[in-house]
Amino acid sequence: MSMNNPHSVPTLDDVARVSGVSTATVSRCLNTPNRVSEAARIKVMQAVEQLGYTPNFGARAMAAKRTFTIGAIIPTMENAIFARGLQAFQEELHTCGYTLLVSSTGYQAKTEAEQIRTLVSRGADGLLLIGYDRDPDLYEFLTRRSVPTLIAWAFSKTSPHASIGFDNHASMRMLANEVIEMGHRRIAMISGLIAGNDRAAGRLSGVRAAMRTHGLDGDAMPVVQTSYETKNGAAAFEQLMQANPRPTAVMCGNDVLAVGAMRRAREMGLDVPRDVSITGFDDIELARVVTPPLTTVHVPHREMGRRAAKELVQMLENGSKGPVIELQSTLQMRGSLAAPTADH
Amino acid sequence: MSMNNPHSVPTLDDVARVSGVSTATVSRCLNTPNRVSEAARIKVMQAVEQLGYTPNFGARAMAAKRTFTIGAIIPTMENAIFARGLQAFQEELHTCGYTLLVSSTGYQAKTEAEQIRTLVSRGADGLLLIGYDRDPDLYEFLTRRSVPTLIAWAFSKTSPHASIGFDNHASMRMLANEVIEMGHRRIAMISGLIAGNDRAAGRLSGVRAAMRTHGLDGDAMPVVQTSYETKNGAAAFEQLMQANPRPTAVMCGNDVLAVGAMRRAREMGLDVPRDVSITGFDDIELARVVTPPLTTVHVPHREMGRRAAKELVQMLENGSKGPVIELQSTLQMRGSLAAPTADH
DNA sequence: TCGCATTATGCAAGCGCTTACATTTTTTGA
DNA sequence: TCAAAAAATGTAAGCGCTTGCATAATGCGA
Repeated sequence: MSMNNPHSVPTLDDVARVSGVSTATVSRCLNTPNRVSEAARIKVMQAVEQLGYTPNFGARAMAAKRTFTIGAIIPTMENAIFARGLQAFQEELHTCGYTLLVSSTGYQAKTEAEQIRTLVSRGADGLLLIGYDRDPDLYEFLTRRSVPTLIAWAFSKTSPHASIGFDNHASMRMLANEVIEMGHRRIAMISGLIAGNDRAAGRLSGVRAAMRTHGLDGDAMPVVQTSYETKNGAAAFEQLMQANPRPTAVMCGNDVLAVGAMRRAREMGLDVPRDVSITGFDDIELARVVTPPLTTVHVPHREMGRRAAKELVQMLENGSKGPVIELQSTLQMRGSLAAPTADH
Repeated sequence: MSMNNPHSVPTLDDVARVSGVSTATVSRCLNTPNRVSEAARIKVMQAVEQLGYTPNFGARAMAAKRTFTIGAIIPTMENAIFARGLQAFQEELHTCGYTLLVSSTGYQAKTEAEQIRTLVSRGADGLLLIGYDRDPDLYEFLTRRSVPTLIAWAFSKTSPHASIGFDNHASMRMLANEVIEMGHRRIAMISGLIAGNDRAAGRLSGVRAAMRTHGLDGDAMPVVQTSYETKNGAAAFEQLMQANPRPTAVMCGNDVLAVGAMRRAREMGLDVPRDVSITGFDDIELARVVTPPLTTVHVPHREMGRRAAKELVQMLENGSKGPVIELQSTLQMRGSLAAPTADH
């Protein structure tokens, strides 16, 4: 029993005392109001109001063994790559009565492992993770703890894990095909860091595959790997343009890198797309804001987020195994890509 | 005691049993390892490892009445306005041993109220809030619950609340002074929504004040209020440019709006800054990526985040009242602002 | 060697909530 | 009108952890 000290935080006991019912009834009022008489409900709600009572989440989680919380672990919040999808995820979760807890890893596998444990120990009922690549121990841990987990932003038909996403390899290959068919032969790529990042790896291999299809030597393509920051995109672009002859098209692992490349091109006095074509991936807002607008791969982020939420909730409520869903990405042709000019 | 079922989640009891010590010792091993003999520590850690034990956060919070968690409630994660500052906040918190919980409100006061209650009921030891404007009941609630709260992104010397930020009014006024002294007389503004947003209000009043100082009628300035999205900035810009004569400078409440305005200017065949100057506020990455780069007010987001973390931690650990700190913003003059051309 | 100060450990009482089960009250149908 | 079914409420046993206090082990100086 909490004492009568008006300065201590009110508890369920206090509400029960004030409203003259048992703690069980108060609890039911809050969680399953239709199992309680209207009279009781009114008394209890009044007491709740009067006391300014807020349930203690930890206690509730411990007693109920449910938190109605979903955890999401994303590589970064710094740029907008995951923002839109996550927003949709959150909105859908909210309509299902769940709360979202987000944390980010800075693309560090070790940090991700920590965050997974943290979220689980905080009682997340389910988890959203980005991409497949991670230590099998983690998958085992999640299985042991029986925390339903859905993987997003990646798709592979051979995946043993529930997942929803698009085919990074095929998407980038599709874009590379366009680039090549437009006449580009000297193609370079600014890729995200491949290690532990299946999405980045897929995009790179997609470009190489398209080149091979067209009789070009994909393995000889100049590639700079760097983390997803505009300034890195800029630096990588400059480096790639040192080659002689210069590439006529620079394909980037995502829009952030591409925008960095465009900025540096401008600073170097190069005109896009006349002197060099540049492409991105993701189709975040940035892509339509730069001059010229960026040719990129449009990813249905919002749909992915929304469906991820639906599927995950279903997984926890039905105890089902979870689906493997492929979403379609589409090419977004804009001004930053054009046929190479004759004098190059 | 949890049963021997190897499929159930291991608890402290299990660790105690396996390592042959009491639960108290296990707990101390985990929380205050230097109060425990080396022998015990080794045995316990082995058991922890072997069992794959993770402490239950809810139980721990309930018993210890501390969570080492700080909550931050920001208006939006959609654009990058708060990203950099929050990142720094998080990093600093991490080095102090705290975890950050973020949630966003979509600029809805009601949602913010909910989120505050949610974070408190989740046991946040302290809170970071953006801006002053909110229902006094909320402040009272936080006081009653004695949750240390720091307000960021805003500064007012008369504030009764602990806060760290910059003077939105003065910053924008400074920028407006430049614009006017450059020769602009017909100035329009695309402002964020003022209601319940002291930062947006301060920026608008800053422009008006600068105009008055220069003998212009600030109240007559054409203003469109809209929420912070590029597409809204674009629409507002188009609307403002219908005026005859057209404004020679459009000042925007933040960079996101400004970038939208620039995009629409380009679409309308207007050259920036020859036909019209555009300015922003925040100096997020976007500002340097657009063409021409955006003149804006640079806000020391990272420093603000870092110091906010430090101060907040101090508040909870010393029980101190918390400071009121002003940070300096600086003008960032770039290509989007120039003197009006003669023919306008 | 002994006695006392230190250090290490254990015991057990909660922390605030949910929920199975038991009990009481109300409703229903004949 | 009354018994049985249904609805509402109460009782109390945990959920997994921390920590004040009591007890046991160890170290140290003389």
